[in-house]
Amino acid sequence: MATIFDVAREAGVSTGTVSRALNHRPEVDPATRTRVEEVAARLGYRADPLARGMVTRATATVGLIVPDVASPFFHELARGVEDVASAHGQLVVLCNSDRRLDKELQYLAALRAHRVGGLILAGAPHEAPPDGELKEKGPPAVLVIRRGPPGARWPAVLLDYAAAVRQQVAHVLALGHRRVGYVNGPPAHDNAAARLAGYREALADAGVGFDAQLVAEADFTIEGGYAAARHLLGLEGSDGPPTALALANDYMALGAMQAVRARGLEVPGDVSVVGFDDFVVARLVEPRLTTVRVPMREMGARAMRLLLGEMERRRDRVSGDADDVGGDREEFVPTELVVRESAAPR
Amino acid sequence: MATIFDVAREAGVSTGTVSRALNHRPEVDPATRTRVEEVAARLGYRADPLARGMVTRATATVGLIVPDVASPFFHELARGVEDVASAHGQLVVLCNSDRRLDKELQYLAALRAHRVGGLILAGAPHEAPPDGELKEKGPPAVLVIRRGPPGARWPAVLLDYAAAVRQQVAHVLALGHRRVGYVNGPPAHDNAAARLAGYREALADAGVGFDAQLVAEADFTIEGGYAAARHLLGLEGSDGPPTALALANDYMALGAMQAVRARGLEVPGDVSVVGFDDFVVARLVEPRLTTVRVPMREMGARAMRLLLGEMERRRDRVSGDADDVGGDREEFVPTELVVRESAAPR
DNA sequence: CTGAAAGCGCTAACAT
DNA sequence: ATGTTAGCGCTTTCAG
Repeated sequence: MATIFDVAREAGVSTGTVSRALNHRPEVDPATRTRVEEVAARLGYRADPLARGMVTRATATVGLIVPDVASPFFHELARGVEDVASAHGQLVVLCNSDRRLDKELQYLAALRAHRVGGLILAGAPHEAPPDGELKEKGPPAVLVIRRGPPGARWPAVLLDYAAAVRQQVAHVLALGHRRVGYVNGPPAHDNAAARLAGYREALADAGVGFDAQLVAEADFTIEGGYAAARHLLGLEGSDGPPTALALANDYMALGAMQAVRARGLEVPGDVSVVGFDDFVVARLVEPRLTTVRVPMREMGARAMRLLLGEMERRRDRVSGDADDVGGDREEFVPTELVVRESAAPR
Repeated sequence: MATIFDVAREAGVSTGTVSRALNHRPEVDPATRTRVEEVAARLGYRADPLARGMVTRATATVGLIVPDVASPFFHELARGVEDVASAHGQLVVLCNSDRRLDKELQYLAALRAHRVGGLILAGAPHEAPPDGELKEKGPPAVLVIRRGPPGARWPAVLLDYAAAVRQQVAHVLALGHRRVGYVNGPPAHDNAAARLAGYREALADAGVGFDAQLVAEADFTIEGGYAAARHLLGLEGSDGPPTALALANDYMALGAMQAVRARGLEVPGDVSVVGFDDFVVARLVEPRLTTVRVPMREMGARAMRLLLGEMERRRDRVSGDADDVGGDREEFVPTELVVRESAAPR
């Protein structure tokens, strides 16, 4: 491999000049610059990332921490991140935290030691990280579907869960359903409250009263969805069981469909079902699942672009320490209702 | 961050000694070693990966190239790789080749420049890489479901497709079916020939004659599976259509199930269907799909372990250049038949 | 068994 | 505008 030294000799200049020329520093003479570029190209010179990293304290690499790449949500995100990263010459280091704080912290340390130029953290660990764990002198970071400690505001790519659920529930309401059950995720989950709020908003928009009996909670699994739906479908009393079920993810919706059938009823003939996320299975089952699409890949791409911006800003701020202006960028990405056949007019 | 210099001063030795002690070199005095270790621990010293990489020409990082992490196959593999990598203090850099040789080559160059200590390449690009592209002075590499150029033998984790398909087809044969259709992947695909061979072997084992009419090809998609199954189901003539269908992946099996229904028939009542891969959807559809499980996560883990071995060997071979003994390790992982409800006795 | 010192390849001050 | 030079933090000869 040719080194900067070879280029310098061949071009008849010093290594300093080669460095400046190749790093697009404005002060180099145009003639020198082209000469250096030519020589570099001829020699196939590529700056050694490690050597450069040693002095700049950063490499062309970003760390991506997700709870689990093997989950349908996060591998799409990873793809989105990697796509724009590679388009910008950045390598991405993949880490699975399993939502465990200790693993996350460990990765953070390793990533920092390896001098990644940036960090994308998706999905919060179950325990909250000690305040400022990231803040201190680390590389720029952006969060995805996760917020930093209140106060310290991190750039983030977020989902407006309330709006998304509202969209989901409004769909069956528009179809004429009045008794709409909602199966939320575990109450402790980050966005359970926002989801419930969205459900209530949709109801209010349609002038339908809220009935606490119609709300259940489950753990995002098929079995959980099955049990919750079974419970809701068994509701008795003056108002009777729901004619439509909205669930906090597609797996639970699949469980709900099974529960409907187990009762001898049909989807969507007797009960409409609407999911959330638009996992691949949604269009593979029969009937195909009407759901709300969460654009994970797009979110990954957005996160990476945001990060690139932060990284650039950090570089520029080398001396002109212009005090983090224009900070706290939080981007909300829109969800999309995907109408298929699992929900029909009342 | 404490540097090796701090440790040296604090322990009253030279940096050379600290380096040797911390790298478990045999020649250091036991007393010196423990003292150095204590000081290092107290100072929270961690060797800088880049600085070390500059001199050893390798970092504690491995590159993983897959066609696409977002596909059900490869994100499981990635998880397996990452699990054992992190257990061994290695970071993994994720790359998506999209099966394009140019992208793969580009990643290879970047990874090499970043001094990854090893490489895992899964799934071949459509075009074959120029011979020896990897060979030359690169870090150790292991292949997964992919073979190197003939001659040069790479360590690899492979699947015996013939055996797996034989297992798949034998299942319906054992169920009493005699007319078994097989939908293969595209003929150009790496293992199409092996799969077909497996199909024929199963037939031969059961004393059933081979009928070329019963074999179709499709592109691994639902639609492809649908079309191929539709064709097979429409077969006329003395022997009639198949009563069972085996397909080269689960998506095509889903399509086949739809094709059966489109004909007014039932699965498995009228036609049995067996898939391949055991994607998550296999147990989510109705009836649940009987299929052959390909242990991708396990394969990823195996690949990483294999690679770790190669990396260690490479380090040891620093001076005692003992000519690559014990090379060409190819490991075949077993598949497993997962019996569910989509295939029933004739 | 240990110390001294020479780099690994590059960037960034500091001169000029 | 460009050359010189001092590191960045570590490993590894080479001496002793």
